[in-house]
Amino acid sequence: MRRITIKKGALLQKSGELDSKVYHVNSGLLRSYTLDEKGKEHIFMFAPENWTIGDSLPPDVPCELYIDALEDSDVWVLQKDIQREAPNIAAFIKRLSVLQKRVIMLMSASATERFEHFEQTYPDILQRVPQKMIASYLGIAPETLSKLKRERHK
Amino acid sequence: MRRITIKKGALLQKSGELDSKVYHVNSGLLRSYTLDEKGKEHIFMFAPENWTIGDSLPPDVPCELYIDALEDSDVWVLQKDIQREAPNIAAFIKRLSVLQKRVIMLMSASATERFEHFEQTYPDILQRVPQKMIASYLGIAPETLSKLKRERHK
DNA sequence: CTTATTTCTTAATCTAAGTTAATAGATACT
DNA sequence: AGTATCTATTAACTTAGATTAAGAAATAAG
Repeated sequence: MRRITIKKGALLQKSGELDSKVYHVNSGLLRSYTLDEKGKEHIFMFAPENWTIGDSLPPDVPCELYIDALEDSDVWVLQKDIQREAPNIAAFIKRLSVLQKRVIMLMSASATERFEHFEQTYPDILQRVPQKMIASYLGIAPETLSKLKRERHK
Repeated sequence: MRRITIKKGALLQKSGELDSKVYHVNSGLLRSYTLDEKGKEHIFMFAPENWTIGDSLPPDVPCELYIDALEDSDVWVLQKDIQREAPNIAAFIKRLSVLQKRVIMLMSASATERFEHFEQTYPDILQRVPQKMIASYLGIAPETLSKLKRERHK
């Protein structure tokens, strides 16, 4: 658990890196964000004083987010495996990582992309619930999902 | 930690209730969802076998989600305060609850509603970062945010 | 102070997705 | 089997928000 200071604009973590950390902000302001295929930024979270920010993923998985400083900041750097010692933490990390991916999807992907991601990630659920519920989960109208499926197989 | 069986269609939890539980699905399929002002359903999560589902909120706060069974199911009911015994769990619950609200916002609120919610929830951050970053966080174009602000104060 | 870079606003299109409505398939119900 | 309810499809129309582009404000930098 190191304490570091970083200047405005400095990058703490790049998407794709391993051994990502969790940062607790003592003073200043950090943010995390993703870049989509077109290079567009999507801000995932702001972390002002007393907030914690980090990829909600196990440390052995390449991270999804960039983290940088929007102001000169003073932060604690927390190693993820330390946190993991507590029981049941893995379950919380899993729930967080599912929600993190969901937010990124909702912010940066089109209806078609969200549907295709769902098909690949939860093929089982696709079979078990009515299509209008899939649409509701994806945040689109059932009519739109119907249209997407037709247009795709043409 | 009770074990219960529920029939397809049965409701386990209503939005607004206190002392919400966490459910671990042994068999069957549960889902959680919200209702917006127009009565429209927004599915937050599906929970098939071996998934855990529940409002990511402390048990003393009224819950936001409805939870019901999409298939006959066999589930463990977990009391939240038991989980809370572990250290640092409160921090995880906080991060989960922020993400849960974020997903609900992205799925069910218009750009204007998302902005107004942000203004009320993070007035501090509003002052500290450029507007285009607020737009990026909200999932809208900076031009749209500019337009919304103008149209509102008319 | 002056120039350069970044941020914000405005307006004119354009498009993805919502809404409405009507029809057809499925499932369930008696 | 026959009616009712729920689910999926299709098409016409509407709309929220994206995109593009240009100019104005503001901030930073020499």
